[in-house]
Amino acid sequence: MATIKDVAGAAGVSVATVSRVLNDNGYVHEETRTRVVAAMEKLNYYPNEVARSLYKRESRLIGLLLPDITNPFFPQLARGAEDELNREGYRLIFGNSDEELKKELEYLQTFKQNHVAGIIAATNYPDLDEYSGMNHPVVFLDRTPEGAPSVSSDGHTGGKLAAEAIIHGRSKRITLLRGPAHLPTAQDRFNGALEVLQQAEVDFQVIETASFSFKDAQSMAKELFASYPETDGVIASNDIQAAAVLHEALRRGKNVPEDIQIIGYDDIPQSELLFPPLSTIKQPAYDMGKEAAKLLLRIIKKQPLTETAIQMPVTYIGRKTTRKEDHDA
Amino acid sequence: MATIKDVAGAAGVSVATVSRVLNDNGYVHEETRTRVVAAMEKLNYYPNEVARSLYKRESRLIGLLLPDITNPFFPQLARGAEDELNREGYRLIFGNSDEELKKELEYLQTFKQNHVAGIIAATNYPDLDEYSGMNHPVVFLDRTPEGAPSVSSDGHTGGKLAAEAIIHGRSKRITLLRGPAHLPTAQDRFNGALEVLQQAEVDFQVIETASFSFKDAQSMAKELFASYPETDGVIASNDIQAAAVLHEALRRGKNVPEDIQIIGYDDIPQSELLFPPLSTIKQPAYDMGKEAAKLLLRIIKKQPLTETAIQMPVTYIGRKTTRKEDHDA
DNA sequence: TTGAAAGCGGTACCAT
DNA sequence: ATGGTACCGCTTTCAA
Repeated sequence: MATIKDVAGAAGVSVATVSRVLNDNGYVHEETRTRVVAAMEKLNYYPNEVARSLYKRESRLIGLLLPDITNPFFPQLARGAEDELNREGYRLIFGNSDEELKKELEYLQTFKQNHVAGIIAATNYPDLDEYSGMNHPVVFLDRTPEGAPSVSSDGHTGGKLAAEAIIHGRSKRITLLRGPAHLPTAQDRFNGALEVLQQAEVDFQVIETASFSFKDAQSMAKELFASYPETDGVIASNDIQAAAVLHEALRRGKNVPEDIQIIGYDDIPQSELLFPPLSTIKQPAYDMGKEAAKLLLRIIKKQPLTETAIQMPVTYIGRKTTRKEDHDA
Repeated sequence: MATIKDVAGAAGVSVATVSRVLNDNGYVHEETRTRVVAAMEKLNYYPNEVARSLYKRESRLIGLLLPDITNPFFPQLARGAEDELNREGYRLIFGNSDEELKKELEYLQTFKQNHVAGIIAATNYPDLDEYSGMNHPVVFLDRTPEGAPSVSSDGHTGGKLAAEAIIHGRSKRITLLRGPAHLPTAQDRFNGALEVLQQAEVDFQVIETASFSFKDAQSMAKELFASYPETDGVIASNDIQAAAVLHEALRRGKNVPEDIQIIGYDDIPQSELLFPPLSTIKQPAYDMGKEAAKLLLRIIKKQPLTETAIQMPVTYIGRKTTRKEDHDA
């Protein structure tokens, strides 16, 4: 692998000059530049990022911390961030925390040790000392710690939209699924929905759910119909849960949405492929990743920030598991 | 951030000694070690990986190149690789190629520039000069270039299993979906299925499919039933396609699996959540990622290799979109 | 406009 | 058992 020295030798100049043409700064005679460029091409030279990072104390790497890429919501986020970051020549060091503090700390350590230019973190522990004492800029995803840069979506409104859709579709005995208690993001949507339900003239009950995993969702769905067989509307905490409920409803011979309406949350790609296609609240995952990247980039470049806590809008996607409002009598 | 010099100063020793305790090699007096360790803790010291990588000409980073993490098959692969790699202290630089040569080359460049310890690549271009001339070890995923280390699954057998399942379920007019022509992996399963179909006493036709995208799968499904309304068995090229077909069949009021059997390929996590749950051929994605990581690790550590082209087994997962064989008359 | 040289933070060889 | 130091490849003063 050719080094800057090799190029300097081949071009008959010093490494300082090569560095200048490389970074396009300082004075360098046009003719010299040409010679150097020719030498670089001849030797197929490209700069060693590691050496660069060492001197600059900053790499072109961005740390991306996610709970679990296997959860269909996150790949989109990751892509949004990646695509935006790539435009500026940054790359991702990527890690899954599984919501475990230990893994999260290990990755933060790795990020520091590799001198990342910045960090995007979807974490349950935004208040860690490791974040506040971090020398690298951090943008939080799905969490909005006081004063810290963050990108999230409007969960409260999302929850309201979900509940309204179910109510407009005239369900009268509604089950509201409360997501994991330790996820503020799940509680926001829960509270939004709760608010609407309380003001409406409907019966409803709440089921606590421990996790978003497929397995748990499946047993939750069975339990739901066992405990509340008369339920005619379900507001799920995410699309996975909704899919499990839909699945169980169909298995019990119910017609959807005639006998029971179901609404999810997130709008993961496969929601459209369910049968019937799932009505849901869309979080703009890709755009959230993109916005987080943009915000981080601005911080890295020390550009002025207009807003530091970005909240993305959420939309109701009416597909086939909710009834149309205008069918109303 | 504390450096090795700071630690040396605080412990009253030279940097050489600190380096020795850091790497646990060379002689160092027990008492000295204690002092150094104390100093490290007091200063909250951790070594700068960038400096290390520069000297060693090798980082603790592994490049992972995937077509698109948004495709549900890949997150599992990534997790398998990550989990295994983490056990040995390696981290991932991660990139999506979108099957575009340009992006792939850019990432390979990045990997080299960051002195990755190795690369795991799911690529359509395994024969690139960039790979053969690569100084870093590479393990290919889903491709088996002659002589190169690789991990794949047995697509031919997978295709056969799929066709056999459909035939055992007594479908007589079968539609076989041929996946994208440029994906050898799709062609393997296609050929396996074709072989079985040709030897069975059934009618069948083949539909060419351009891509694995949701959108394309949906229009393909409509076209399928328009062209071959009498189809009573569909062998899809992956689970996304199968979901689209299932969806369309249900929309047309067909009973699954009574009127029509459908089998997918891959066994992505959400296949189980479809209704009816999708029968499919499982590729052990997580384990494939894990095996790729193990193989790469062995190469990195220059351990002897027993096999260099690992092929993982594939299994038939009978759920509810295929009929049981023993219902046979 | 160009070059010499001092680092960036580690590792490892060579002395002692 | 420990220390001095050259070096990894690049950037950036400082002089010329």
